[in-house]
Amino acid sequence: MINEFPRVRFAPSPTGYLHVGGLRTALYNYLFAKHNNGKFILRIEDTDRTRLVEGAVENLIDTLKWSGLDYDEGPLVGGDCGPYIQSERLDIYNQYVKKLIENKKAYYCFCSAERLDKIREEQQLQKLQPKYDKHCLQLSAEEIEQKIKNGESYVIRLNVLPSEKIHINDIIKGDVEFDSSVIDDQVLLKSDGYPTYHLANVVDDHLMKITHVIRGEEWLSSTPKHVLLYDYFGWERPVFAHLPLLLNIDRKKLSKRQSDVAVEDFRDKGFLHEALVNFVALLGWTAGDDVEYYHIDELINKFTLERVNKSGAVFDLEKLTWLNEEHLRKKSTPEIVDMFKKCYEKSTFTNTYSDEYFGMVVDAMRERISFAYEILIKSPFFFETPRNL
RNA sequence: GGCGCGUUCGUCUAGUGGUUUAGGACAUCGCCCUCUCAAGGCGAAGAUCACGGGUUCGAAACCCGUACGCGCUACCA
Repeated sequence: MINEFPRVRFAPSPTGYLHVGGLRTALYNYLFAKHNNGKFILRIEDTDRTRLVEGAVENLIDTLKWSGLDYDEGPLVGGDCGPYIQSERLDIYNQYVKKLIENKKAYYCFCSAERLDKIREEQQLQKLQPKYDKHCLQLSAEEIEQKIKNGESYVIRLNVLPSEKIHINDIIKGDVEFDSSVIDDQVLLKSDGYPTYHLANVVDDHLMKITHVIRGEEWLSSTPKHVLLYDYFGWERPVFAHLPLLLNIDRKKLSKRQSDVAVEDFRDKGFLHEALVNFVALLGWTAGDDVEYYHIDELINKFTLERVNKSGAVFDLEKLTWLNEEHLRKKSTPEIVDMFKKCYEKSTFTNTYSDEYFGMVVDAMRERISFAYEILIKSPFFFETPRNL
């Protein structure tokens, strides 16, 4: 148990659907919060206006709800640290960026995309790491004022000091050290006035009193930028925990090209949320005993970040299917009847039957199916009118 | 290319220096049960612990190197 009550967050980008990797991230945050009597917060990171998808936020919330991961604070339910949608917090980011500029921790940059592309190209040609050359750092206050007055578009960049060591102590990955010379002067505020992930994330995590940042491993490389921001603001860093990635059967990052990755795909294929959650919990975590069938309460009870693995895990559909069978069999007959009736209504069968009849069918078939709809496939004879021989 | 992370049966994993002839689960195969198919029970096969060096009386476990994989290297998250 952690001393103070932790506050954690799941911060997805509304780009269409909830990815199973995202579900696992959300789950681990949820389990950690519940295990330690903390709060689980949902925050929508919609700062990339070019990738916005209509209805994605609603879909995300619905899918999370279907999965059984109720959040304590966030869109719709509210909370003391709102708003929980980043596009509604623009003035907040501006305010904090101003402080950074005043303290020379950030600066205006008026460079064009063409110039940026050009220096990047040259650096790559010389096999150097592509980095911004701090060209605009030299600009005087008057020059900056004049350019802004002229309506030139600009971004705000993080002013990274060269050659200092940045240590990160990650609960899962352990001690990781970066040299600041490999860190680019990251754009914090884009020319459209929206913040980048790096700025918005740090400001919000601080303002929302997030104690533990539990997120995917793809963020580990940018964590030094975040740590720098915490230091520049004079804020206490949260505890970091970077989760290993979910992989395809070929050990590449789980992608839509090869398999279903959207939680809603699994839901639509008849997987039970209990099974999906149970399965995804086991992708990178074990209690250390040999238990593999879990109810959500048992997961909450046993989950600790210290027992999360370091290496990526392949998403194995066969094992998920087995867990679905296990969870399906734990359901009562009326519950399976309800599920099955929905499948039956969508089928080509037209006869009507009583719940008692469906109950008999379910009881006859429950040991023989992985999904409720399989009754239709494996035993269609229950629903066909017998013909005289 | 640079930086970072990782590497135990096909897959998910146990393992924190001696109890390990490396344990469990899914999948596979066999047997039992059984009018059938399942479920269930029992069992088999499957990992020279990526590779090479060290440290140690002893290493899957600790250290170094190599290989391979993955991630990041955007005014995307």
